[in-house]
Amino acid sequence: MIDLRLLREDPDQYRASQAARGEDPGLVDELVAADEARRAAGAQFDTLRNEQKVLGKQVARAAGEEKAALLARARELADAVKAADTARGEAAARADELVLALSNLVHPDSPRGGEDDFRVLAEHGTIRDFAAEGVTVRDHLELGEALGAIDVERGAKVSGSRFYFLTGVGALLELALVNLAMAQATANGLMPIIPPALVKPSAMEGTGFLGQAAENVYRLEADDLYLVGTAEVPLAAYHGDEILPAESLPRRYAGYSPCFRREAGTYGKDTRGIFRVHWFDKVEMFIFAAPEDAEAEHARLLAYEQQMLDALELPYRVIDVATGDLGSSATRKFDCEAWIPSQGRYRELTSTSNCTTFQSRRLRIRQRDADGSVRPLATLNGTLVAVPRTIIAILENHQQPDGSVRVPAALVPYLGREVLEPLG
RNA sequence: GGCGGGGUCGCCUAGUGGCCUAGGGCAGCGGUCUUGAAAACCGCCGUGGGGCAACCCACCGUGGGUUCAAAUCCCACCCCCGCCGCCA
Repeated sequence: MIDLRLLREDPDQYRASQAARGEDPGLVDELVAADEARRAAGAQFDTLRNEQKVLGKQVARAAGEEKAALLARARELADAVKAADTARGEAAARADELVLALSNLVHPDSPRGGEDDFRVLAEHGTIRDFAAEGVTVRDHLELGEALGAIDVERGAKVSGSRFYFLTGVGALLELALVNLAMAQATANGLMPIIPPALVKPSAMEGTGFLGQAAENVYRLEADDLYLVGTAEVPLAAYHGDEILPAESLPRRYAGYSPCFRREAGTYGKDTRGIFRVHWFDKVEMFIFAAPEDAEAEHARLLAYEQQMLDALELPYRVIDVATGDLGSSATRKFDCEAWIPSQGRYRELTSTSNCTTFQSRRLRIRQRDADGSVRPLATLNGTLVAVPRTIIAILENHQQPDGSVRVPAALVPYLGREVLEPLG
């Protein structure tokens, strides 16, 4: 939810922001009008209600004919109050609807434009020259099947397309990655959390996933619960309706959870293997911080993501995502894209967003400053490890001529082996 | 799932239709006193909205309803605690 005060002061920057996202700037004007209408309806109600209270006390004290007369007036007033209350409710609902529909302000440094207008910030690691090595590049599915690590056929048989089984070293690989990630997170001072993967509608709404992303969310009709698409949802909602002492900030968490995504509208896209799936496990970092610290915390999350990719010895680049591709909550987003040899291009592995106060307003999470005052705080999230895509990157980048896969040194203690060998 | 108890401004608690403008205690903050501390005493002490301000309005788990008037009465739901049943 955007800052209404800021919008009243300067609607132009919201119009510009909407335009930069490729969204409707006209929403801003509708909201300004609805906000004014709400204020007027509220004032009208307040006046009548006050009158009613005063009259009520007179009724309580009066008797006989005087009381009868006052009661007659009170009855009329009650109708007026009821009508004003209804009007106020309708005006508020309209304004609330619009304020929730507006996306966060975009960061001034975010590149303007759509999905392809990102800015490359850095490239790390070395892309192997497989041809020079005399290695025929196998893709992750071919490698994974040979290793007995990935089974998408049975995934489809049991659950449908875009489902998979991790088997043998594949299963161990997930556990090793998660353990490495959690160890790194803990060493960096983040609190490990295993959150619920089913949440109430309020948690989903609060994190902005029931807006433009609603199509990708699984809903359990019978219980009115949602399957989360990321641990960001329960982690953000963790402090919902709370007021956190400023001195307890920043609070940094790392949550390990399954993630469920309907992937509506992606038919025919990334259909091979486990790149785009309906369910996967992920370790997500989440930070509650003072708004003035948000950018520094964002840089911190990006650094943690890079630390992980460096540890896995993956070649990757960091991009500054363009305004049209930010989602509704983020003011700025950095993606780390790993090189995928079989595709000959970089693909998103991790992503970190600065949501400023957008989520905390919706979830009513605030900080109490030293002077006792209360204000919204900033929330930030970042992927530490998304299991299937990380497995893809490891298998493909560390494959060897005989179809075996070298295990990056940082992962060896968690996996208990240095090489993954194809089954006979 | 069944039965019972409960949800009040950080915590505890009073309040069963109208001086409730939600009272009291604890904790916290400021002050008086003190060499210092404690005690005592005095003051402040929820969130949101509106207003330059005095002040006004909303919120007593949530949503409806009854009434001139609801923390209080009625209905539904949610959550917590206990016991029973069922399942892990």
